[in-house]
Amino acid sequence: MAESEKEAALPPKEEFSDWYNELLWMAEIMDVRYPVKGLYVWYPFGFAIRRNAYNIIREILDNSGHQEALFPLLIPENEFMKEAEHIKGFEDEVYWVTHGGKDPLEIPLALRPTSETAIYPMYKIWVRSHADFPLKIYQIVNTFRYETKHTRPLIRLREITSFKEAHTVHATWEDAEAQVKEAIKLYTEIYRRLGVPVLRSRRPDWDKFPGADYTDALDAIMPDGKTLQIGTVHHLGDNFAKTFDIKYEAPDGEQRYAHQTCYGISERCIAATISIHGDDKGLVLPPEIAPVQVVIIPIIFKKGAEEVLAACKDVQERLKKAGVRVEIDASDLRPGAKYYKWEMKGVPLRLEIGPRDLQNNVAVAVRRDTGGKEQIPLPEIESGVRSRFEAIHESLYEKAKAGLENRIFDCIELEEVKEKIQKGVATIPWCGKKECGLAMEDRIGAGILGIPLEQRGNRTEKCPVCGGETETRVYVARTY
RNA sequence: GGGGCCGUAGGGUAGCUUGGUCCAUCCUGCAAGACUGGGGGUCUUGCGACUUGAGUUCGAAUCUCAACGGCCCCA
Repeated sequence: MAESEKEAALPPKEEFSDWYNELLWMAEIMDVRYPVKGLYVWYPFGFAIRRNAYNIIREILDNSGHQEALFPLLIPENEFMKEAEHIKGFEDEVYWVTHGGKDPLEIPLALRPTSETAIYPMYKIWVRSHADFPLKIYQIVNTFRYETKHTRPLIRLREITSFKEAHTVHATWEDAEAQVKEAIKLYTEIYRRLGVPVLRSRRPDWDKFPGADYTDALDAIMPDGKTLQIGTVHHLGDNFAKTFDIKYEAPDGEQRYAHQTCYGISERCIAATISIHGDDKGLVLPPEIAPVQVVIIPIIFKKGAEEVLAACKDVQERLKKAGVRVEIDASDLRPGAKYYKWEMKGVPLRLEIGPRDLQNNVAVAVRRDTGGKEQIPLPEIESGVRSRFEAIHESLYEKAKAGLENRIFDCIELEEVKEKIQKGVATIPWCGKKECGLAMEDRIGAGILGIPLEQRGNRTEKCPVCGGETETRVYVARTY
C-alpha cells in the first residue's frame, strides 16, 4: 500500500526482531538510547504497563501468604562466596563495588545478581522454630548481571529493573516441594491474568539454578518460535540452609536444617505479554494492564464542536467514576491519525463520538484486538465498556492459547525435531540419562527445555539416542 | 566463544567508492500560523546531525587505528 510506504510504520510482526525493537520505541515502552550496553530507560507509558502488571503480581502473592520486604543491593564478598555451586553459576557475571570514593574497600561488595546470599544470612537470624514456618517473603528489586553478549531490552539485561523474587523457608523437603507446586500455580495464574499461556517444565539437571535440588520453569513461545523463560521456581533443599546455617527447633526439641525454595519473575513478563498479543499495528494490551483502557475520539466539525466535546467529557467522567482509565484525545490531529496513534499504544477500546452519534445517543466502540466496530448506547456506557473488557481479555487468552498449542510438535526422530523447532517447540522421548540428553542437544543444535510438568500421554516409547524405553517426553526449543 | 555488517538532526536516510562542489540531501518529527476534521490532510515559516579519541593530509562525514554503541549469523 502506498500508505505503508509513506508512513513511518512498524515492520510486520513476521520480522519479529525488528518489530519488537521498533514497537518498544514507537509505543513508548522503553528508550534504548541510554549510553550503556544492556541498560534501558522506561518511558512513563511503559512504566505504567509495568506498574499495572506488578499490581497483579503483588495481589496474587499478598493473597497467598507472602509478605513484601526489602533487602540491600550490596552483598559482602564473604557472604556471596559461601555457596560453592551458587558462586560457580554466577561468578563470571557479577559486578563488584571495590572502592568507596578513592579508598579500596576491605571487603568488596557484589551488586546482587539474585538475592539468596543477601537474604539468607538474615534468615539464619530470623528462623528459630518450626512455628516460624512457612516463612514466605518476596521483594521487587533490581539485580545486575554482567552480560557479555547480545543484550535485549526487557529480555537480556545487565540491570534487571524489577526482579520479583520470593524466598520461602519450610521444615521439610516435602513442605518445600509443596511450595514449589504452589508457586507454579500462582505464576500460572499471574500469566493467565496477562493473557499469556505458558509451558511448564522441570529443567534438566545440567540447567538448574546453581545450588538448587531442581528447577521448574514457565516458558512462553514467542512469535518467532523461540521460547522465553518467564518464571522459575527452585527447590533449594537444605543446601543453602547448611551453608548459611539456617536451623529451626523441631517439635521434638531437635535443631534441624530448614528447607527452602525461591522463585522469581522479571520484566520478561512484560516482554512476553506485548510480544504475544501485539500485531502489525502495534501493541495490543489486556485491559487490566493497559495504562489507557479507553480513548475517546471526539469527531469535531466547525459546527457543533461544543456539544460533541461536552458529550465526550460527560462519558469520560462517568467511566472514570466506574474505575476505567480513560482519556479524551482532543488534539489537533485528524481522527485517522489518532486511531493509528492509539492503536500503536494498544488501547483496548476506542470510543468515537461525533454529531451523528449524538443524534442516535450512542458511541461507536472499536475493539483493538479484533478491529470490530459496534455501537454502545450512551446511557449504558459503563456496563458496555466493562463487558467488552472481559470479552477482550478472554479472546486474547484464547487466541494466544491456540497459538501456543499449534506450535507444539510431537516428534519421534531427531531430524524432525530440528525442523519443527524452527517454528515452535518439539517434544521427543528421552530416557532421562544425562549423556543421552546432552547427545540430543548436540545433534539437534538446540537445548532441552525441560520435562513437562504434565506429561503428554503416557505410552512407552524409545529414546532416540540409546533406544531405551521411556514414558517421558521432553520439550526441545530454541531459547532466548 | 567465533564471524560479519553498521554508526550523519528526536526517528529514518542521501552523500563516503575517487578527501575540497557539504556552514551536508530528502522524508518524518518538533514549534508557530492558516484552512481543515467519521482511517495517517494541505500550505507558509522556522528548529534540529557527521558517536568519541588518536592519526594521515594544506584540507576528513568521506581514508587508517582504537574505544564505545547497535544489528545479524554460527557454536
